[in-house]
Amino acid sequence: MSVTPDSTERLIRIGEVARGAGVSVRAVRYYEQQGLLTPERSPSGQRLYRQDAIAMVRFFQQMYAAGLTSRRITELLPCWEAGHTDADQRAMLRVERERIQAKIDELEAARDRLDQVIAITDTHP
Amino acid sequence: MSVTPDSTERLIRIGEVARGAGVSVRAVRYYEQQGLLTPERSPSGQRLYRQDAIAMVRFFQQMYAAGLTSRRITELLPCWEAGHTDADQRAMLRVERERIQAKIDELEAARDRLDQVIAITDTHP
DNA sequence: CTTGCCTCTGACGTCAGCGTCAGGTTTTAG
DNA sequence: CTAAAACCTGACGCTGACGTCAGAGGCAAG
Repeated sequence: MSVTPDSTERLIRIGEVARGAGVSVRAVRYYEQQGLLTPERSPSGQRLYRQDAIAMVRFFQQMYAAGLTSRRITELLPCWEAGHTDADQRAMLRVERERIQAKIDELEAARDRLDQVIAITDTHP
Repeated sequence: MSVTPDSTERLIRIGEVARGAGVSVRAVRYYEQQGLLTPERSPSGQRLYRQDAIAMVRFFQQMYAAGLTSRRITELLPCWEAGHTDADQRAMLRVERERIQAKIDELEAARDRLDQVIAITDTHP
């Protein structure tokens, strides 16, 4: 991340972004609506993305999977786009980190619970 | 779990179940609608639960938190209610267990990603 | 030129686990 | 006996990340 804008870079259209990241075209448009992506536009109005948009979308998916909302992701974007952060953003990073850790603990407890049941049902078929 | 129905047991009403498990009364009614709980009824129509309903609700919450749907939970209920299972149910248990494990791996990756950002933003304030 | 694929802008639909309000009955406390 | 608290049955609302459909324009190939 933190990619320097290169004016000679080959721009890609929305379909290539979607295929590259393994999401739908609709999803990519949605990310723009949420302020996560701000592509250029061709004279005819088509969206034009830089190559790294694919990596960004993959990253968004990872954060969504971790339970962050679009709003939270936009609030945290400056943290690795610009490398500049204020105290509020660093605090938010920690809060989200702890939320994720707590969720991991929950899931491990649930997994262990299922493992118990599996062990029992395997010995008492 | 696997509690033997005891006819001399003191039955409790929905509010006590909800408070005991830390959920809303609405949630407990919803669980019944989904087939997770089947309380008796008083002559006037009020729901009467056995004591272990509280533990059941806590368990439902744990499974919900792990990403299982109401339907899945109902399908798996016989596994520890009766202790009797067929091959399909044991297969489902494994599938859900693997889903949870995959989710844990995802979350750990996301957490590590945030940890990197935190480390960077802490050294470059 | 036209065929066929890609893209555009709205805008409504979905799903799951509840929240919430309405309007009425039941149980409990004083 | 009475008032408050708890319970009942519908039934609509909410949230978030998209799916999906409609109708129309854009673009390289033959």
